[in-house]
This record gives sequence, C-alpha cells and structure tokens, in this order.
Amino acid sequence: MAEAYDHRAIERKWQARWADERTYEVDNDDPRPKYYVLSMYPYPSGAAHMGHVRNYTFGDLLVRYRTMNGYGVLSPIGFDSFGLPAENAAIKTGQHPRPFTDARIEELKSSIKAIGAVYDWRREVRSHDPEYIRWNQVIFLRYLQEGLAYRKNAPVNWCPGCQTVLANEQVLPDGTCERSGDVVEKRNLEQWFFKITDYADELLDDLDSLEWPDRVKTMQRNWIGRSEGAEFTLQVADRPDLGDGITVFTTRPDTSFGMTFVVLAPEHPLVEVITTDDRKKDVTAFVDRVTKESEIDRLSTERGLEKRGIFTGAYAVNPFTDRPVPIYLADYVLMTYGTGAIMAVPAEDQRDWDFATAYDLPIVRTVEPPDDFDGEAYTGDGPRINSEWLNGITDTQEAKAKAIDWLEQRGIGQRTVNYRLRDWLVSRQRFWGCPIPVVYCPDHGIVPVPEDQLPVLAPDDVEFLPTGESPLKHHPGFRNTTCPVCGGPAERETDTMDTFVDSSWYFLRFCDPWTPTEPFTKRAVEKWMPVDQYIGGVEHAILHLMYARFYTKALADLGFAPKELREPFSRLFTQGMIRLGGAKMSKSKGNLVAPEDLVDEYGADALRLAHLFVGPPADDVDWETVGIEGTSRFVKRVWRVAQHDSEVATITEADADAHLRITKATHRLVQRLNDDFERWSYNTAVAALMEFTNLLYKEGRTDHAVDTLLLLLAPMAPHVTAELWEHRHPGEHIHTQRWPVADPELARADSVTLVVQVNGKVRDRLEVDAGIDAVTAERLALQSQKVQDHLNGAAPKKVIAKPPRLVNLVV
RNA sequence: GCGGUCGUGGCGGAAUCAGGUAGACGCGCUAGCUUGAGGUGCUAGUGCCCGCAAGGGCGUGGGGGUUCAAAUCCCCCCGACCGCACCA
Repeated sequence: MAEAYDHRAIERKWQARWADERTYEVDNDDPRPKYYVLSMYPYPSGAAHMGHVRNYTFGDLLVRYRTMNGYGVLSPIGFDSFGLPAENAAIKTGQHPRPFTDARIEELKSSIKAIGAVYDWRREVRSHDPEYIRWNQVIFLRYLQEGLAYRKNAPVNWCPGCQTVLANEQVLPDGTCERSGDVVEKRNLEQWFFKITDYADELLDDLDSLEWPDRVKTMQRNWIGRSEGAEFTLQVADRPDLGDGITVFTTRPDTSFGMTFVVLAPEHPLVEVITTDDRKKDVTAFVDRVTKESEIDRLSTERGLEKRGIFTGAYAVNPFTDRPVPIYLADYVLMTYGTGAIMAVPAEDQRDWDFATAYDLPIVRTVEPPDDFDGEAYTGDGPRINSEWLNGITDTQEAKAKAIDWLEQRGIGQRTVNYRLRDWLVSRQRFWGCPIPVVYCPDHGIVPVPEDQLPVLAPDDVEFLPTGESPLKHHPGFRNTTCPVCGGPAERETDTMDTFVDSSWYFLRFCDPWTPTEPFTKRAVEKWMPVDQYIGGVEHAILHLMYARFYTKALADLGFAPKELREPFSRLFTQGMIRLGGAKMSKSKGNLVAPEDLVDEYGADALRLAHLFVGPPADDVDWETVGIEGTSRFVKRVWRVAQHDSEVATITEADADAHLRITKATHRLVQRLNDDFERWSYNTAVAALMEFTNLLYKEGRTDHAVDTLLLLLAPMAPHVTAELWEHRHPGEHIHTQRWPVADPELARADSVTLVVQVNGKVRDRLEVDAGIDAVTAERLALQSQKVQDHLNGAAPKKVIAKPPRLVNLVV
C-alpha cells in the first residue's frame, strides 16, 4: 500500500541529510573536473521573495545536475550585507545595523534552505565580516598606490533624500535617485574615484569573448560608449590673449569645412572670458537659468529650441576655412562629455541643423547627399563638396584620416577617443559600509592606514540620529587619530565605500575564504575561476557586471589574481522579473507573494517546478497567471507511480512488447532532457517529464522507467525524488547517482507519422516504418483513399518526398 | 529619436535555433466515474465556423514576397515591452 506524500516531513529529512552528509561541500583539491555555479549574492532583506526563489531554483538545479554528471561543483553563497536599508532601519530604531542585518541574513538563509537550495556553507562570506572589510581595504590601498584610486573635487550627483553622493549609474534617466526617487542635485565635493576608464577599451573588447545575452553585452557597449574622432583648437577672433582658444571634440573631422558656428556648454570656463560686454547681461541670465534647471528640464526634447541657446557676441576662427563663426551657448552641450565644446556642422548633424534653423545660421553641405535624399542633415556616405582639398573623396574613413593628418601637421589637433564611461565614484557619506582606510594629515596629506592596522572598523558606540549625516563624522574617537607618518594629530576619512565594491570580488573570495594572509589565494582562483555559470537579474546588466569585470582585470594586473584571468563570468544567465498582475513585485508596492506559504501548503518541490514550468527562464513571469496546482498534482502523480500504487499497472518482463515500448520511450526521454537542460529549456523539460508520467499511467510502468524518471527529475525536485529513490533502493542516495545515459539505438523510433499533403495541405497521416525510402513513401501516399479523393484522378505534376516525415503531391 | 526583444486558443506557453503534422505540457472549462457531501483522485472532451456525423472551410498582429511547403526566412506597416537618450 502506498504511503501518503508528506512533503513537510520529507523536506525536513533531506535538507538535514544534505547538510549532515556535506553532500554539496567541495574541497579545493577535489579531483573531479571543476564547475563553478554562482547566483548573485543577495542583499539580505529578510525572508526570500519570489525573485530569490526563481534565481536559486535555477542555480540549484544546475549544481545538482552537474554533480550527477561527475563534476566537482563549487556552489557558494554569501550576503551583500552592507547598505542603506539597514542604516535607515538603525536611524528609525536607534539600534546598530549589525544585529538587524544578521537577523535578516538568518531569515533569508532559512528560506533559501527551505526551498532545498544547497551550498557549501563553509564558504559563506558577508560584506560586513571584519575579514572581508580588511581585504576590501587592502585592495583599496593597492589601487591608491597604483593610481587606480584617486581623490578629486568634482561635481557629483547629490541625493538630498539619501544625503549622499551617487554614482552616475545610480541616477535614473529622469534625473532622480534610483533608491529614494528624489531629484538629484549637482554639488562640488572631494570624492574618491576608481579609474575604471583605464580599462574602457579592454572592457569593451573582451565582451566578444563572453557567452552572455546579447542584450546585456549591447547595454555594456552602449554604456562604455566609445567614439573615435579628433580634438582640435579654434582661435577666438581678436583674442590672441586666449592662446589656443577653444578645444572641440568631433567624430566627423571630415565635415569641418561645414562648421558654421561653435557651441559651448553653459558651464564652460571660457564663457565669462569671451562673452562681449553688450551680451553679458543676456548670457549671464541664460547661464543662471540653465544651471538652476533640473536635468529633467534641461534634457527635455519637448521644448522648442528658441530658448535653449544664446549668442556670446564672440567669434571663433574655423581653421579649415579661416573664416569667423559665431560662438553660442546651448544647454544641450554637456560639460561632462568630450571637451564641453562642439563645432556645429548643421548639414551633417540633425541637432546642429535644428539649432541653425532656429537661430537662422548658415548651413553648408560638405557631403553630397544622394539625388533622392529629402531629409535635413545628411549623415551617410557621399562625395565631399565645398571642402577644398577633401573634395571628391567618397569614403568617409579616408576623408576623416586626411582631415586628422592635416590637423596634426598644423599642430592644432589630434586623433582622440572619447568614452561615455566615467570613472567610478566610490565614496559614500554613510555609516553602514566599508570604511575608506586613509587619514588626512595637515603635513602629509592623504596617508594610507598601514596594513598592520587594518581593518579600519566603524565603532559600535555610535548614535543613529536622523541628521542626514554619517555618525562617523560626529564620533571623535573614530575621527581623531594620529598620522601614521609623523605621529601628529590627523583625521580619518569618514566616507565609506559604495556597496558595489563589495560585490565586485566576492566571487574570488569564495574560492578560498579561509586564507588569513591575502584576499584569496592565486592557486584557488586558478582552480575555480572563471565562474562557469553566473545567474542573476537583468537589472544588474550594467552596474554590478561592469564593476566586477573591472575589478577582475585590475586584481589580475596587480598580481592578486592570476594575470591570465581577464573575465570573471564566462556564461551569464539573466532571468526574467517577477510581476504580479502586470506590476513589478516589490516590497514598496506591497504586492509580494510569500513563497513560505506556498512551500508550506504545496511543498518546495512543487514550487520549484512551478517556477521552471511557467515559461522560458529568461522571460518575465506574472505570478498571477502561474499557479502551482499543475506541478503540485504532477509531484503527487510521480509519488504514486513510484510507490507502486495500484492505480498504475506494472509491466512485467513477460510482456516483451509493452516492456520494449516503455524502454524505448524512456531512452527518448533521456535524450530530450539532455537537450532541454543544455539549452536552459526547463519549461519543456518539465513538460516532457509530465508527458512521460502520463504515459506510465496509461500503459503501465517498469522499474527502469520509474528510476529514470526520478533521476531526471532529481535536480528539479530534489526532495521527493530522494525519498522515493530511497524507498526503491534502500541505503542509496539519488543525488550521488550518475545521470542516465541514452542508448541511441533504443531511443530511435521504429514508426513515424508520414504526413501526406496535396498542394501543401495535409490530407492524410500514415504510420510508416522509420526507415522508409522515398519511393515507398510516395507509393503509400498515392494509395491513400483520402489523397485520391483530393487528386480527382489527376496524376501529380511534382512529388516532394522527404521520408519518413512528409510527402507533398503537387497537382 | 537610436538600439534591442517580442506579437500563436479563455490563460501560461510548445513548435521558431535547422521552413515540413500549429496549439505539446499545464491552468481553466465541460461531462462521466470515485467519494457520505465538498475537496482529492481517475477517464474523456476542449483553436474558431458549418455539420447529428463523416467531413469541409478558416486560423499564428496586418499587408506583401521567396518556396512544392512559412508561426518559422525577407520587405513594409501596426502594437507591446526593455535599454539608451541632445554623447558632438
């Protein structure tokens, strides 16, 4: 008699077994071929939500699948435990963020374990571990020493809500803070930066070597935004006192003869100097207005151009034509890109065209558009015109090169490359983060804290007040210190590092989190890196993934990691987002579906299968339309078929035909699952297992069929399959079994459905031998009565036979 | 505006990579059996239209093209979503 399926007891039992038997712990000298699976380490916000469940289900499936395939699988996890929510909670409750964070971690850990996800917990890393802080600081100081970290006064994005500086990446396109939604202001502050721009080219080029979604690679390419061109100087007319004058950047030096005006950013340092007296009043008013406007207004395309620019009264000399051109200011020219000044060529640039039209400035074409061209600015190829020594050249590349050569010969310009990517601003005016380990001495300036004094840890006896400033700033014991060089009084840096720093190398620490003398050992990194499969949300497509790539390259170049390690993540999988009724699920929207309730009612296996079954893993999921009922029923059906429940017949060896039929179906199933697993098609893999289970209900089961079903299902539904396997094979553990192998001979179908078409329309279906030849197929097709009815006695003009699947008779 | 992804039953989706039975699998729904009832479970049916049926016609956002054959490839249009957005 079949036992009842008690998912709660089974899950408790097996989760304890995996931990006790250390099934998924792997040592650094493991002899099996390595495979490193990593799900992005989570920010600990408490119990897992659906997004976590989805993420860890995919990762866990892969860990178990690869293990069954004979790999030594590294499956670590940790917690991205620094960050703003914990600090805000501290301000609210007056309690230190550490116990708060540790409690959230425990909640998250237990719900990750509750869905049956397995990790090598010995390797757990938390960003706020003092050891992790130490190595974060060691790396920072090494960057400082190598010039990869620097401090400078810069206009920064200041969020008044968070009372901190934000990286460019954290400011949304509408100019608001991605976290608080406040409108971000510009402020000038001394800030720490990492020189990620040193790696701009490598970050761009190495994308080609990665098996990442094209979407993510494209986003990174656009973010880096490499553009090649030239920089050159323009004299300001009648102002020899200004030396070289104005430097402009252009990607189209070949069109320079068509430059009919010059535009500066309103913040450009030369604005005050060149503006003529009669224009001063208007120009000052314009600059005031623009600088007061938010980014949103400034970048809006809704507004007309009329109010967006102003004439300075000054002229620059176009070095190509030696003619003076007026200098304007316009809010659409940005001080932060290129040189903050452009040469305007309205005939070959639409923005310049629009501006020229609005301000009645001349337009001179330097590239002949095709005869049928009826647009405004023309950016395509064509012969140069109105360009003296460039006239007639059709190839744009050739014309560009010639123009740049000319600039270089005259010593007024050169080839340059510009990037949209800026250096990474890492200082944060927050408490709950990794302290930046430097001291400011009145005599010695910026002094690194000596390594033997690391880690610099934030003090515990701090008061969390809603002052909007880091408590470190008001803690004299922390702030006041002595200079490591001269011993005189000095002040500690009170800023902490962006939490993206923590997540930029945790995957390296996982390789060897025990070493006390370095962030990680080269040997361990050599063994495990790169990560073979990284799994996470697409929302990290730019920030985290770019920073982690930069860190990996920098750490390799500085000798921390093997220098051959250029990329951290060979393959990336980005799962879709979870929505509920069309809206993105989030705490703030209050539309979360709690996974615990579903685990409790239906079981972890049914929930995991539901996530796998809903649709392609990369697609967004609307939980409202999913439902767990189908996969829950499926799990129970598997339970009954494997428990020798009397509702399913058992096929004995004596019934050779039926036995062979099931055996063949079983081998086909193995083939199908291998294929589906390799291409991440888990929804169809679950469907195939359901289909197979239905077949066993209909035709009867064999031991081989049931065992294979359990093995194939094991990575997806680890608890129920482990329990059933143990029932059927006392003393064995399914997760240490080998993955089934399909016998191609047995997997081959003996008969197939031959489709007979007349004029491309299906008229009959015939069961035929799988090895049928074209002549026989054609003969059988013509013998079909249904086909004859449609042929009306006529002989086909043409026969396309694609045995064994199809015959098409064309009349 | 630029770049990308995608439009298939009442719903999630399969078949799209490699042109060859469209709608696998599941949800939902209908009916029967099981059950003291409800639920569970089992069995059958379920794209749309005509038809008692056999059968026939239509059908993958719209239009066109290539092909013996198009959900799949090509072009145009419509719509949805995502990313970037005066980047010179």
